[in-house]
Amino acid sequence: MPTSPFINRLTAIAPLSEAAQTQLKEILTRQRLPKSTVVLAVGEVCDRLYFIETGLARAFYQDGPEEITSWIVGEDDFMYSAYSYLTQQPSLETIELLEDTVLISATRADLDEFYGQFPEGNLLRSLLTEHYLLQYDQRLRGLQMLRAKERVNRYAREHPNLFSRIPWKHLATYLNMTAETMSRILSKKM
Amino acid sequence: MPTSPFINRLTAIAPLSEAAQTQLKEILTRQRLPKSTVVLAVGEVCDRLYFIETGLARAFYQDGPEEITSWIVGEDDFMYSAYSYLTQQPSLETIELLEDTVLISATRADLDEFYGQFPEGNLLRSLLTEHYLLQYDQRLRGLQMLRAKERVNRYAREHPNLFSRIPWKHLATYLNMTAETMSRILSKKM
DNA sequence: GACACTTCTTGATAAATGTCAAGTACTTCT
DNA sequence: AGAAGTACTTGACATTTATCAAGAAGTGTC
Repeated sequence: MPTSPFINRLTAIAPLSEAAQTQLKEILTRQRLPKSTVVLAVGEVCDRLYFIETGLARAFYQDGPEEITSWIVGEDDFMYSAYSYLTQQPSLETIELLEDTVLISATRADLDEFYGQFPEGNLLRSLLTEHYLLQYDQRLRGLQMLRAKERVNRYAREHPNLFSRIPWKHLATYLNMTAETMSRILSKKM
Repeated sequence: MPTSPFINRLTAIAPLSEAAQTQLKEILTRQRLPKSTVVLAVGEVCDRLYFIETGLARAFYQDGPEEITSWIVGEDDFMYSAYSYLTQQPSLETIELLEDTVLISATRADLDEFYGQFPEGNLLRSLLTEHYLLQYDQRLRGLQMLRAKERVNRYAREHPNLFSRIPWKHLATYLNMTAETMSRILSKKM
């Protein structure tokens, strides 16, 4: 039986025993979903941890008529609405797919049970959260220390693969600027 | 024997058995330190988790001649340099005390051992990271969705206790604006 | 292939915020 | 108390970035 990419990625974060891997496989769901699918809507509770096998997704807040992208995730990475998943409160953000995507997911209930069942499970839970935390930390530092142009350049440098696939208007709000500003930066007029 | 405020706060996050509490007490250090003490310097590895019993602390990045405050913590809360603590790489930020402070801390090595030793330890580790993550999440949302004035007003509303004690020039950079902008907002000239 | 729709570009202008500079009020230190 | 440093205020001006508007280019659909 082939190992799931989800599990491969997890074992790169924390080693998992054979028994744990087998158990984990039981609780995973794999779906092929088309572009524009809304995976999580505002008001729903995020009760799943998602993993993108192939494809692209983003989370965004609706701010009046504006959509403000809060998170972007490509293949081989995890995604959830942190606030809603961790607190089990209704989500303030929407998660939608930006490409046809193969999504692997597990419910929070199943994962919590799994975490408690294996000693390495709890460690995994911690490491996953820490993985997310480090991304927030870096992102916040970027917003505090860099100008719009530098934020764009850094993103392009660090995520060359995603950069070309994300509609710029979404990347713009993710990097805390308007689509017009981003367009001017990229056409070297700023 | 009186319970440490550190442990009180932890048990509010995750229940700890008597045995775990006793063990935890063994690894805690309590220090009374004067204002302006540098708790963690740039280049050092953050190998302790801190807890502020009384007092006030901040973390900041040096950006040329500018200091950019990245985190502010008052009594009854935890603090570390997330990047350095989690990756054990040299810290890019400084942690300093803004008031005379009673600091409780434990080394990462001792904590990791503690986490592994008790089933609730690992859960605690996760919950602590999640606690931090939720703060990052909220802060990032504030930066993305609010204007300078609204960020100040929200901070004043949500942290009335800290607000009056933090030198405004530090709070300003924490909220991603200059000291002058903050001054004008607070004197109602904006 | 033509239509509709969305994304991107570009320009003119405005608003928010930053920079520089000078002065005042507070603290802290001795 | 006086000196020295630090925090805050205020004004004039600069810069960055946003807003509004219109059009061009690209994409998906039937």
